Amino acid sequence: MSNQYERPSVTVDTLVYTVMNEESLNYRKLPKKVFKVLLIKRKQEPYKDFWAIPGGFVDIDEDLEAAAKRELNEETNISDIYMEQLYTYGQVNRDPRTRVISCCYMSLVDSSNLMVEARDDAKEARWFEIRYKLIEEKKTITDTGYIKTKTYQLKLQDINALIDVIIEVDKRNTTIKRKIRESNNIAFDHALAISYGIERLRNKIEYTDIAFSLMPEQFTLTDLQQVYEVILDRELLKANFRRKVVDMVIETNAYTRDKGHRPSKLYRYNPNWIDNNIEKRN
Amino acid sequence: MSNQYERPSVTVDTLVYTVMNEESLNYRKLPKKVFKVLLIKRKQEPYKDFWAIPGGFVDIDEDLEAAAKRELNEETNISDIYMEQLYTYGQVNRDPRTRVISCCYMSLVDSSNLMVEARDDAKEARWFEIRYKLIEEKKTITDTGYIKTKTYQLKLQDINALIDVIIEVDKRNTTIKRKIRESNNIAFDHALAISYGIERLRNKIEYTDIAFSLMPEQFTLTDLQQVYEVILDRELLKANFRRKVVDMVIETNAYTRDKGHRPSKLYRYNPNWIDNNIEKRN
DNA sequence: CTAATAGTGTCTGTTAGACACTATCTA
DNA sequence: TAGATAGTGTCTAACAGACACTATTAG
Repeated sequence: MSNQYERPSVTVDTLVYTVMNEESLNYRKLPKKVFKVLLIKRKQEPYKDFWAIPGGFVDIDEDLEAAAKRELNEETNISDIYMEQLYTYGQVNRDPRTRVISCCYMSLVDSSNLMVEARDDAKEARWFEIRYKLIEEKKTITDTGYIKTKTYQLKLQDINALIDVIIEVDKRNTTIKRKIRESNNIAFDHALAISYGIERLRNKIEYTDIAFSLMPEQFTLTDLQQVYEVILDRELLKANFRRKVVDMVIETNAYTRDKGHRPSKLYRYNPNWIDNNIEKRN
Repeated sequence: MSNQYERPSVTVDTLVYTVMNEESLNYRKLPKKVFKVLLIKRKQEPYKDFWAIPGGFVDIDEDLEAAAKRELNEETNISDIYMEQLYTYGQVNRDPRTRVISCCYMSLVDSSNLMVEARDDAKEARWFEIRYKLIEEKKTITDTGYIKTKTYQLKLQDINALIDVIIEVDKRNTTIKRKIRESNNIAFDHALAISYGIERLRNKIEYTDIAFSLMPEQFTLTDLQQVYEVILDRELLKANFRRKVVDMVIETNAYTRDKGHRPSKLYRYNPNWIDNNIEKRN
């Protein structure tokens, strides 16, 4: 056993995403939805005053997910949310002072249900609007295969970052690497994690019920569609969208009470949709 | 900073899967394919003489994936393979002696290209045939949602294990936990990782080119189909399968030279299939 | 001829996408 | 009435699944 050897430190960091309503100008118009991520301003070196994903060191007698939840609660006052493990970042020099391996979690919260508040190691805790777009695609042929580079632009309100997602195909083997080309004001390699989390979310929203973690107890189908649209960053056709989600929701008797247009039926999540699907398949 | 605090140890472990040909009895019949995982017999406590996923401690100045590759090479003599990060296991008591966090990788190798050999911390390195099946499904309704338990049986040749995959749905939140019910002769929580790796592989084989990491340079479409079948544990229809993979392969002029039946055309991987697909979509 | 594997053509039902239409509310 | 949102019907092209058929080899 290498108990005597020098050990790396282990941290957990948690990406928290949400979708919020923007203030509406016209009382007849529905509010626009915006996709956001929660960051904290670091109180301490390294990266003092940079924005970072909330997180911290794992206690020696604490499970990883428990540590992620504790740190998130300590720094931002959020608790009791959906959480899944995203990726473990362990590059030797990702922390300038010492070797730190970071196990990164991703979580989704219902924006109507939030009480964010900076605490502990955080000077400030704040939601940043996300824009994430493919802006460049390059392909280089090599002797054995090719290298493809996709560059994504990650914009966090006033902060800007460029992420290169490099795909190397070497005969039968595919290697995917992610690198940061530029990420002003974002601490460590956290821009990488933010972009990877968005891609995981965009991917999972297509074939799972993960989006419902972003919804309140009751919602309209238009709300739900707008959440899909803002995450996928493209418009969907109403009739097709409704056909797609009809099995995942249950009608209620309630309606919205907006003024100036037809009221909309409220729905809630149908936790049995998978079973219904399986029954249909047989 | 908590440099003074007690730190966990960090290990990397690598799941290596392959598909091998079984010895054929009849010279006219094609060999059967079997799905296998590589395990080592532990030389040291804890879990001395149990079977384990190859792996070991991360050096302080070594990247995680580099450590995984080094440990795999040291213990089994395998090098230069496809590898992706699977999951990080960090339960407090997963190692009976001290706190160990294990970052687990998964890799796929071409069976015709193997030189496995036990070295270092390994008494023995051996391929185990895998059987992985859903054997029980239970659903319990709770006040706020339900809890669903799927039990999978993981059989590794002479070794037997039961894995419970527990899905808890609580209103809007879905929690998935994996627990080992029984895993004789398998070290640590490694049975969990083996089962999770199989699920990841079954999932990715449907919509990526990951299967080609298991193939030699040249192969027949029947070979390829049998690899899919043995991983997915179900039979596929030939005509449909061929339609599905046609864009992922390139014809060669070569043919098999078996006796007693029609020769089969040999193909190789087409590294451009994604681009072709995208072009088709526009 | 038989036994074995290789390879193709086509029908069917489901789904994704596009689009056009109808309905309901307030001022 | 206009302007806003809610909600539905239907056409088409693509695709997955099932199945039946033809082709080539050795003995």
